[in-house]
Amino acid sequence: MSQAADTTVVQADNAGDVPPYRYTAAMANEIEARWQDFWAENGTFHAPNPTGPLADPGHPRFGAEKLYVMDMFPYPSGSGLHVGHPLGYIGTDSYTRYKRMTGYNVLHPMGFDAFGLPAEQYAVQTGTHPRTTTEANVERYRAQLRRLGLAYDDRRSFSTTDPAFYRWTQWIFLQIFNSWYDPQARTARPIADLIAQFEAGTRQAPGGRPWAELTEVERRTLIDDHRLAYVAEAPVNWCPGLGTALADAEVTAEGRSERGNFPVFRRNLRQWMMRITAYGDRLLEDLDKLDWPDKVKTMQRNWIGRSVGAHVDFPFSGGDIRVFTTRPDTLFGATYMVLAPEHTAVDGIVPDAWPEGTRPAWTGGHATPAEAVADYRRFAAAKSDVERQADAKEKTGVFTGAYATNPVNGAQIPIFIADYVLAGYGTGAIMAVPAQDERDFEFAEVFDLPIVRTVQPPADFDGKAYTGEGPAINSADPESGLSLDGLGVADAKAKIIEWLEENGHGTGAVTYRLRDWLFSRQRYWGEPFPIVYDETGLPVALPESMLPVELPEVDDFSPRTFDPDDADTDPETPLSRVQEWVEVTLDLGDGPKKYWRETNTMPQWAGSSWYELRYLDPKNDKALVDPDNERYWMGPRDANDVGGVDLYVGGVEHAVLHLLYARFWHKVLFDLGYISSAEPFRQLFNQGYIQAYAYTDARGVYVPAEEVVETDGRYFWNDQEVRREYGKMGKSLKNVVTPDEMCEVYGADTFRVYEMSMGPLDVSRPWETRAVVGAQRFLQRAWRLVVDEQTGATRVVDDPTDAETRRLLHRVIAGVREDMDAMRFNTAIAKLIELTNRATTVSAVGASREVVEPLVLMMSPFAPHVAEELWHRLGHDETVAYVPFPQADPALLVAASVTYPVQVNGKVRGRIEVPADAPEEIVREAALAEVAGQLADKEPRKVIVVPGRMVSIVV
RNA sequence: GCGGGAGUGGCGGAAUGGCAGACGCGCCAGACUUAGGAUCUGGUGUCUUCGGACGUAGGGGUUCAAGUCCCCUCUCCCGCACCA
Repeated sequence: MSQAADTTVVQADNAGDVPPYRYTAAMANEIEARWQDFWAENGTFHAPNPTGPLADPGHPRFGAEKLYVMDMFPYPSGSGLHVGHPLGYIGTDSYTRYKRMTGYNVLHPMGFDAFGLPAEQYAVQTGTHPRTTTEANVERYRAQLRRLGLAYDDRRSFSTTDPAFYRWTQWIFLQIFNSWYDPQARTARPIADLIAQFEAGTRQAPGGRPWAELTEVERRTLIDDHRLAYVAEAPVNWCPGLGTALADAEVTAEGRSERGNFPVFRRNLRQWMMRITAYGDRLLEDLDKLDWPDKVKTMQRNWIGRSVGAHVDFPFSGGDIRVFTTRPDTLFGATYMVLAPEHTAVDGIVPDAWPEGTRPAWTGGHATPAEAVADYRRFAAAKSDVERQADAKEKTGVFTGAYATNPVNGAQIPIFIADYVLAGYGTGAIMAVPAQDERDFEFAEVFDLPIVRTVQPPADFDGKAYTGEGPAINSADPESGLSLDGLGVADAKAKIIEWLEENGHGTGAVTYRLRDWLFSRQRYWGEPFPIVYDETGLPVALPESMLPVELPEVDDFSPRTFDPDDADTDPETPLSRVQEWVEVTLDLGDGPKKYWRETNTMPQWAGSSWYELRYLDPKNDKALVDPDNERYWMGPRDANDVGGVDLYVGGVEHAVLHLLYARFWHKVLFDLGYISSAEPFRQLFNQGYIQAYAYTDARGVYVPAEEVVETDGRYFWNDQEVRREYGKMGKSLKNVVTPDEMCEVYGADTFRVYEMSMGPLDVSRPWETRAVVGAQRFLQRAWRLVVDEQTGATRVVDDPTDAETRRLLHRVIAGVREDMDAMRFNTAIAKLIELTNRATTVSAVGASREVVEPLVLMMSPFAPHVAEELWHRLGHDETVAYVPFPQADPALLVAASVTYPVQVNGKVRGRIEVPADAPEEIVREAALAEVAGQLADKEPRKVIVVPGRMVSIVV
């Protein structure tokens, strides 16, 4: 047998003798367009605000309990949506439609993350302005989403590229720029407070010079160094061949650009940074208060990477080398030191010649330390990240020729450089304690370095490095009297830190893996910074009145490119070439002066870092959001609540960056008093992905998936066998199925029901076009309950339904409510199908209104168009959107009689039917009588009656 | 390597410790049909001597009762990956 394989789109309707009023795709399309118009014309899904232009005291939900549900907004790509994209949108749409019917004032908006690279690249290639491309793509997305019947409040939609939107992105940047973080108060504060502290002398400038003696430039530099947004030299992936810095993700493992395959150089460039590290602790702590998947919380915790330990200074002939360690308690076991090859101190410590008695194995075979170091640095720099990982087990390094002093016991310990120490973490230098650290142990084995245990391992410990708990040993210095011996790890840490601090050798310290956020890009299609530079070269914030700083028109959207191998080049941004825009004369308080605009633009993350706030008050041109509106939609519910969006749905791929940046900005705005919620997203839900099969021929070339035919478990395309693989849906894989095709062939409601019924929302699953027909059959049966397929007449009857169907109805109502509240849409739909099938079988002439009306209402979150149509045909004039969701009659949830399975020794041996209210004794007797034959002469040892469930007899 | 999650029919998936496989696809049979890739009805875990036996990755345990709880093993997926 042959059948069309999974992604084949077949024509579901047949031209033949289809009854004229059947619920076909054509019928669905007509109904859907009509109700979409109705909703748009009537503003059905407008959500009223407490105040401002979107307030509406006449709205049925004005002042009702609120629910704010948000989807991660899409980047409107040129290829449009495929069937996987709207999965989450349909989920939140179904959920919010349900919640609206249960009385909530629901806010469910949608916007577009419209700045981004693809439009710019397209612009570079074709000369089409990115705005043109972006707007066309947004329009296409809007049309696709509208066709799915998604109930957004269209007044609240925006693109991050709208000047009216990015005006506020720039405004937030100014707030951040004009703030500093006060670690004592654990809050962001206006930069004016800091200036006041310096002026008053309550805060000292570094070096102790009085504020009054500092020059204007010195003052500004000092202040700028405290700002939450600041300019700094930062290492970036500089790609001269492309003329731009690249994100890590855009660089291949071989250290070349993904696009163009040009060399990429790690280089320090002046960049805008965001001081997100100041918020490390709070970003970490507040995770505990969020209703987020543990997986995402764990990823953020790892990303922040907080470690507690100490900074310790190791003196050498030319000064100190500072290390960070989480195990200061093992200081007596530090038998050597390692610096990262790139560590800036290396050059200063290398002596002219190898010290007396240097082991040959330590020199790498070089005549002088300088040669050995230079050679090892070349070796380390040449390694790609992938090679580094692969080589992680084999430790390499070289002796620098220098020794440092272990401050606790005065021991002279050799200093190595090795690539297992990373320049970017901690201080880029470590004290090596081979007895208590696996990596150090491996290195010590290779270079034959001493290993001194300072924690007593258990008697049965046969390993190498011991990283567990135990009493300190070998940790005393008779000269200074310092001894940790006998102390547990925690106590030893506390004692040694105290000693280090008292003796000036170090201090307790906390470090983070989290780095400050590189915030500038050498691109055109992004938000311009609201920053100019004056003659000093220092940045000056533009006043709020000059916002938005709009993107100027340019002739060429691409940055200047260079010789791909010339690392010593500097980026030239597209905006820097618009001289008449860059050079401006402004009056910023000192009279008209010449200034130069910042020509970098913001990264794509900027708009998405705060958009949840703008939906609340999108028309407000006085503030980014009115406090009353923010408090109503996002404010904390009680003293322990951090507030935020009630439900945020999106893919787990944004687990770290987007969600961390958004939390950071939100906290700054919270600290500065603009909003009442301390977190942007109270609850996070990661939807699964819709995946698809793709097929390759013998050459490994993808063939159109929809033309592949399955025969007996093998796959063929044009009679040649092809290989099946499973993964993403994508143009290049030739396996894309679009929602538009689904709407055309089945209708939007069928598509929605199918996507919601195919499994729990958080589980990824394969797309199977073949299976969509199941959802269509369900809707057709439901339709047939109301509409006569031959005449189009409404055939529902007013007689009450039978008792059994009624009980089913109420069980379904109760079950669907439970499922909807828990977002178990697949099981809710299963129950609706069951009810529909039951109603179909018991209603030869016409289904009872008693059953059909609640069914239609319960269907409406999933299949809103056909539900509206049926509701209308049932004689109602209003939209179903605000009709109360059916409620179960508790009296009907208990059956009149109960069938108990009777188990004997765990096996079902019979069934009894007893009245639901039968006392346990009656159930027991009936059960024993039922299985009397099985029991024969054996005496039951135990009889367990689980009320309403079953009887279990043990013999 | 470390951390987390998951393994249930041919497929997607259901099952507060209480009758495993709801619901859907597919498949089989029937009805209506010139026709069926439409629709409707019924059936569909495996084996079976037709009594029943077996069955939730594999093995062990707790329990009257285990897909569910505990221990071990295997496989797959995800995250992190020399973070001091």
